[in-house]
Amino acid sequence: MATTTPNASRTARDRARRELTEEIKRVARRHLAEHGSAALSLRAVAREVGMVSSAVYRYFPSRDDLLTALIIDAYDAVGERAEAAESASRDRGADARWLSVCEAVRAWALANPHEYALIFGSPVPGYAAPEATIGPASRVPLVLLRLLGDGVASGEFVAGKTPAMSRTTRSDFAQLRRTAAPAVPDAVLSRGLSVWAQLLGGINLEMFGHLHNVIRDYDAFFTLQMRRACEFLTQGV
Amino acid sequence: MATTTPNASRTARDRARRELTEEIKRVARRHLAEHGSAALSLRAVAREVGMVSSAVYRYFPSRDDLLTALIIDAYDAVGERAEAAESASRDRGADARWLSVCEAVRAWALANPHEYALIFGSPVPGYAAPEATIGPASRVPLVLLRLLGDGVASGEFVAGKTPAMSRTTRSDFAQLRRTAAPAVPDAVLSRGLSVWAQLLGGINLEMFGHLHNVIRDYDAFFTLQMRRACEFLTQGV
DNA sequence: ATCGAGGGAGAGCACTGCTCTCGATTCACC
DNA sequence: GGTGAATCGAGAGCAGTGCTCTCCCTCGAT
Repeated sequence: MATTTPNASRTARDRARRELTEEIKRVARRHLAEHGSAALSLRAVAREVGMVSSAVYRYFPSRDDLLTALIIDAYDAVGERAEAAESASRDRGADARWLSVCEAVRAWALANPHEYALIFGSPVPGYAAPEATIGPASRVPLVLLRLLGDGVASGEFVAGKTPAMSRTTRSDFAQLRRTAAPAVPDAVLSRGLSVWAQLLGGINLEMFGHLHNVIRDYDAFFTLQMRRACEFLTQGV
Repeated sequence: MATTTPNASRTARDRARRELTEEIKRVARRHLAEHGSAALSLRAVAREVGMVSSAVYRYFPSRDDLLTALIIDAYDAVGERAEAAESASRDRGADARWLSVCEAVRAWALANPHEYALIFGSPVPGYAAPEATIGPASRVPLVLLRLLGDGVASGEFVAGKTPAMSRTTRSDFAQLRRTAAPAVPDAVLSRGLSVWAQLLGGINLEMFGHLHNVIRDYDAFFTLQMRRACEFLTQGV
């Protein structure tokens, strides 16, 4: 049984498979970036890769699976940017680091609108996020939660008054604390989620055209909003 | 010229046209609600209405135009709910009224997830919002801006310190003030947009599954977040 | 009464996702 | 080495899509 694939990753077949899988993904990613997710055609990708459509099904069992692979890549891409922004600003204050992660997320979104829409816009219809996405999907939130912990530890993030909350919510926060943000009080956790929502909400408003004819200088507006949000986050003011 | 259609809305033909247009939209809306926007098939709608697909093109020049009609309806639906919530809470404080509008928006979103995704999720690919949508799309924001004005007038919303902002942003705010929110200072306008972003961001997080395994009691969490947001909005704290 | 516009039906085009079958190649084991 | 099984590409085909074009009937303004 174990001997049926003794050195699976070394055979020429396996290498070819790996490379072709990557090639398909690369072309698909380009199609996605250029025309959006709904226009992503398995046949068109196949044509460009130089195979017939049915052959692609040897690599991805369905169009949705191909899309899932791209979703994972997209999550990993933002995650990487966020992590890079975090470590690049390691010598600055916790609020500045949080801000820099937010800016990084927005920058990535602006540079990859369709990928952003794929993961933070409406999910493609009838598509339920499979298990495999939750890891990559948590990378950005984990960075922010870690920063929350840092800020609390350094005394930069003050709890302020704790808002009244239900038992369930309190226990949700407790579990979140246990999982990813030790010692972060409920009040800070709550404000952190607020700012996270505001970040994505703000990017959505901007990218999906809801600020058209309202805001002209998106960069300045975003920075203004996020500066204020970080003030609120750290001080509760 | 004017005599070519002397009583256009009275002829049987015209009535039939109006009714059929509505019937198509009704069926399409149901399909949208049940299977999502990408699964909205003009042919399937036609079948159910009892015509052949080509006949539908007499009423809607393309699938996108049918979708646009549904988008307008969706905007009008949330707009109506928001307006109703606003006038139902007319005797309460400005913050409570703002909160009640937010709750109304979320309630509508939960009841009509696909419609919500259609207007506040990622726009359907290759689809640019046509002029006709901007009126209905502004109904909710206008309600909130009006409440901002009320709150400022009654002294419930205090400006607090005005954050530093660029000239462009200042002039964007000035125009917004001129258009829809007279006498609302920049600081309050800015916080209003923050909370608007947070509202939509929060609903998105919830509806698109980003809080899965994090939050269990969505209702309680939303209320907590929005209460806090409204506090921030009114007091700047 | 007439004649043109409106509107439904049908065929057809180019495309999609996906399945199945059929050879050819490649790999693992003896 | 040779051999049998797994792998994989190609092709045909099915059911569905959006959209166009042509045909023809019916309604209504003149």
